Amino acid sequence: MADAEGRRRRATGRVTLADVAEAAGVSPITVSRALRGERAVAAELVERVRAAAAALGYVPDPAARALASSRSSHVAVLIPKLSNTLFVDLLDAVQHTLVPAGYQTLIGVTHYDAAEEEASLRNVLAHRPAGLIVTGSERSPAALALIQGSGVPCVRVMDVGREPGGYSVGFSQADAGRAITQHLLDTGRRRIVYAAAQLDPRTLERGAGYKAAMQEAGLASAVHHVTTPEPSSMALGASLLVRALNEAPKTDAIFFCNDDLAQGALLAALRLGLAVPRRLAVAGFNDLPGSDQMVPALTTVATPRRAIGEEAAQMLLALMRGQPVPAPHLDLGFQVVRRASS
Amino acid sequence: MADAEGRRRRATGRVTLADVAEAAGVSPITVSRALRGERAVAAELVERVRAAAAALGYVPDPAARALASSRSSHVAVLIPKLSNTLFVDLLDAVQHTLVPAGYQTLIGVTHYDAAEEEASLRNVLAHRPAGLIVTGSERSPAALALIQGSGVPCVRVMDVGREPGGYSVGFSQADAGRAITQHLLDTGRRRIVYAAAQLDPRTLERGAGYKAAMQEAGLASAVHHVTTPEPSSMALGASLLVRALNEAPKTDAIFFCNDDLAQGALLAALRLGLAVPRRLAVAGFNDLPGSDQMVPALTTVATPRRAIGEEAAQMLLALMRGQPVPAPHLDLGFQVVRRASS
DNA sequence: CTGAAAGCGCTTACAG
DNA sequence: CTGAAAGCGCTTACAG
Repeated sequence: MADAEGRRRRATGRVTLADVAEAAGVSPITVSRALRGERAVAAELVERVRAAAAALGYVPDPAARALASSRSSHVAVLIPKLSNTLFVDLLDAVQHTLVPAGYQTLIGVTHYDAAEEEASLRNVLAHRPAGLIVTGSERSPAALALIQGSGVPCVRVMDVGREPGGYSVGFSQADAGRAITQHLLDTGRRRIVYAAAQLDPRTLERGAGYKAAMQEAGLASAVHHVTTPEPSSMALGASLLVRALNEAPKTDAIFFCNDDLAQGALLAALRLGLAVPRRLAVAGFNDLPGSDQMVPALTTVATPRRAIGEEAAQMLLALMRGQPVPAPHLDLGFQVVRRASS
Repeated sequence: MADAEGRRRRATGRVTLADVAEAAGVSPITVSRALRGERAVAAELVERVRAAAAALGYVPDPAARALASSRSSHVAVLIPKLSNTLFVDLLDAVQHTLVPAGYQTLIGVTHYDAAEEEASLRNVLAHRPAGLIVTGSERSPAALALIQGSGVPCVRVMDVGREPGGYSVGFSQADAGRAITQHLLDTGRRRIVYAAAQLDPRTLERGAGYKAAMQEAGLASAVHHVTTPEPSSMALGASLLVRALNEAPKTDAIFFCNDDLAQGALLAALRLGLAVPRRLAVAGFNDLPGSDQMVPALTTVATPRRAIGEEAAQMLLALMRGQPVPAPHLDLGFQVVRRASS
């Protein structure tokens, strides 16, 4: 079959590699190599192939490519939740650097659950992704085996890693928890409570940092946790505030594991007529949207989730291209942002 | 080549249809049909095939399936932004119903930009998705042509549609804008300002609803818009509040096109010592997280974005399976949520 | 540096 | 209701 211009067309109507090859007067394999920028193609041919591809409007078929190479142009990203701004920011940054490089993101939502992570992993791995980004270091043996067995390069995000042969981009959650607690100590607070929800591993690490700072300051006896496994929310922050003050009436500062809790607590303080920071200092974590607008503005820890997403994507890009990765474990740090609430 | 159990294995190590066929003692095509639940396979064979597939841990290869059928197991979702909770909720709901049905979501972020939408469309369409979900009805002729030319079933979300042959799930943005304005009128407000950012089509429709309500109330002369094309944020809400009061000092109510603006305005009012709702009533839109926690709690319009995502996904599922869609245009409505700010 | 052959793992017509 | 043949559009070794 031939169309008006005499080109051979398939039943699907798609312009294929073969069409480009014919137009450029070379073999399909040469087109494949030229377009992928593989070495060992004469510059003049590359030029001709590119021109022919552009003229025909050729778009490579990801499915055919995936089938032939047994590696798709997908990168799977496993995150706990989409309702948490933190992970959406991360995802956005990942997409921002991966899409221009020709990759498409596959999202797996794990809901902080090992079984769901496994199911999600099986699901995305079936698509034979070229790369994988997973959140945190907690993972079931089965999930670990799935990743290893797949041979798909994997970068871990959000915390710091050290294991040889692994790749990670993040920051020390414990150090950050310690730093914000230290800030509260530095401003004269002594009876500091750590209030946390969700209780995922990173939340617990922040709590460990808090505890370490308190102990170093000789305040081990004042260490007090107010926690709940429920998902984080502003409303929950309000109730954690009340709980903290009930359990430890002399509390003079609360460090919340996430800004939404802290924002909710700040608004609750407003309703209760509780003076912040005079009576009670409040600190949050992550510097989420709105924290700078609170009354008073919320002291928090700014976390580099966008940079984490970009760096993880870059690292994965190198791994997928078989390029060396000079620093397999990246610690991007954090920043204590002092505002009026402390 | 044969492994320990005498099965034939490919170079890739994957368990294939052929392996299952051999184990079940049928032809590959029968396995294919049995597993996809296609009619015209004897019940007994289906049983045998299922058992064999389960025993071997067979996972169909999406790439091979896509190549052979020229339709992938992807559903592409085009949304304006990931930084807007609204769209993330929508996306989450879509994934929630599509993933269990065996589809994976491909995200395209358009940044409210026609050219970016086109690029995004080209990008996702190259993956030959089985279905497509797009936001809103504004679309360049080129984008429209891409969708039509692809032959991929497409459902539009967020606003209401009517066009024959099309599919949509949403609610009337204009009616919602009119309803919340009417609520403010009903509570005695007269000098009501519409404050908006981003100025995407839906924001403009809400503004049209506001204007219609004002005109019907004989308050055409009081119609006042305070707008900016900048992206919506809490900080911007604070500055729109100030602008509104500067431009129209007698303003007694402001309807913000989105809750983040309204939340920012509420906090600014707190800082400025502006009494809400006594001096000024404030209303928002979308009922975003935190609106119920504000001081005072924010009056707003609850929008059914999760339901929209689920219904759109269900509709797409029917379309992709070639099943009839009884109601191609679904209006899911909205709800005025009266709280203390009005 | 370039190409002919084979194959990736499925499904789509076409038979029977 | 079941199957043998062909093909989807690429890339991977293997030659030269």
